[in-house]
Amino acid sequence: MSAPIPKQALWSEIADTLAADLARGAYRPGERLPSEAELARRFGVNRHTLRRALARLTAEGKLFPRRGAGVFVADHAMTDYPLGRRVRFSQAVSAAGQTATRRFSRIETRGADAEEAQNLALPPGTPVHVVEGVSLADTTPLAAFRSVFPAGRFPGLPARLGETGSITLALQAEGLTDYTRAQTRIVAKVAGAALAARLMLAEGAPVLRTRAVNVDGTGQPVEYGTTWFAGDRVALTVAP
Amino acid sequence: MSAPIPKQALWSEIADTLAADLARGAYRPGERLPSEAELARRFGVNRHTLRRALARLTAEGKLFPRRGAGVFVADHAMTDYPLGRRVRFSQAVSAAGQTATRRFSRIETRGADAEEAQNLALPPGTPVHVVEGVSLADTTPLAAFRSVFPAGRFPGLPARLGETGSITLALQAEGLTDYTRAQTRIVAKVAGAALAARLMLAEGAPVLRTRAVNVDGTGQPVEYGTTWFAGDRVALTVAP
DNA sequence: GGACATTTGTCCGTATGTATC
DNA sequence: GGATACATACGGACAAATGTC
Repeated sequence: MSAPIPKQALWSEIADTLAADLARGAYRPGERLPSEAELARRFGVNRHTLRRALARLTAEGKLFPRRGAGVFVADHAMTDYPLGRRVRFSQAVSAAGQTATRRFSRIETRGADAEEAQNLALPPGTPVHVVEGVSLADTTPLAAFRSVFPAGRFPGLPARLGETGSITLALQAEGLTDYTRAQTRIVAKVAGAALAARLMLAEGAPVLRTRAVNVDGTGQPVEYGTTWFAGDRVALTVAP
Repeated sequence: MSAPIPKQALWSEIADTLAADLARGAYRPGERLPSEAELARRFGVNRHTLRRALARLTAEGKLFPRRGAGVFVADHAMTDYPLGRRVRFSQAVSAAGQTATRRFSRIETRGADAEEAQNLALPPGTPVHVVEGVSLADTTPLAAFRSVFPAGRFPGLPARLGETGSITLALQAEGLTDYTRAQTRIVAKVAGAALAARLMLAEGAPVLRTRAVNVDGTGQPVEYGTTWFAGDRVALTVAP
């Protein structure tokens, strides 16, 4: 009979309203929103209902809450990250007018597991260097990474990484002058607690995970790397 | 004094426990989980607390709830989707041993907006065909798409799409024998309500959005396309 | 088709914990 | 320490969709 109105959930409408406010520029990036309690009053809903709306905007990367401090408007410039044969992190970031830094959080040498061994074309258990860390543009984490290298080929790599702070330079010091990316596989994930903390993201925020093998001039694998990009800060570009 | 344990949230631990159960195969794909009420009893928590745990597993694509029916274990094979110069949807799907179909939900002709005009190298307001739909592997939606074509160059395109059901064939019928992808830009997003419905995903599930321009042999743009891939069903691959 | 129990989704209220200022 | 603000957890109630009898 009457209108077949697909009534939207209250929290969903509130989320849309707030999203429109943000798009309109009602709150500037970095600015603090009114407290949850006040927003709830303003919309005439329970605080939980409002929190559900905020949760969605947080997952979309538009807001980030800080316990005890307030809810803030996110401010993230999108960095283009070209996925070519030669991918160099610092080039991509400095092209965007920012300062690229890399922070290593773990460097260890151990036996390769099945997956690592397969991708590096090594027998399982062969010693490999595992390097973990995050890549920053200025002070914002853009990506978390884990790279695995055959230890036999680059015995001094861990020391070189500490000296140079650069994977490319460390590999050069170990005698590898050039390497190229063989194939990249990209999937979308949501950040769990651990990854969210490393990337300074909200739990549930979208993440681009790439997996790639780099090979030397003869096609021999020299690195098996996984990178998790913050979905709302990085756009991967593929040129033909 | 005692242990400075960074106590995890209850719901988070429950989510981890359930995720481990799923990984262990305690519930088979497609199977129904016990009801929220029963799981809450079993874990000794309030239903809301348990729901929060389920929400996370849902966002990760491991579960999908159906109102009135229950919560089910997701079962999605990952389809590899190569992003090369020539991207043909059906090839990628049939390579995975599945049947590719395309369903068009809207075909209309209107004036190009600013963004469309720029990407197609046309003056704003120039008539364009807009085609929306979803791509399925068997009966599972893999991607939602919107493609924009210059109407002047392909006057009969809407009719051809209805006849052939294929964009490639429709363009051929309009005299375009070959086209290639100029550049692709990939970002990660979370699905909103509308997109979630089209892709049969949970709201908040991760999505890969690609934007690309296809050009003919002379470099003239012939299509501006946006595609939203279900993040947990598709892996984009980039070959050098 | 209709009545009914089941199950998930939404909304409200309250209390307490924890981090920040 | 105290006030503020977000995070977690519990409880209850009803709506909406589903499946069954």
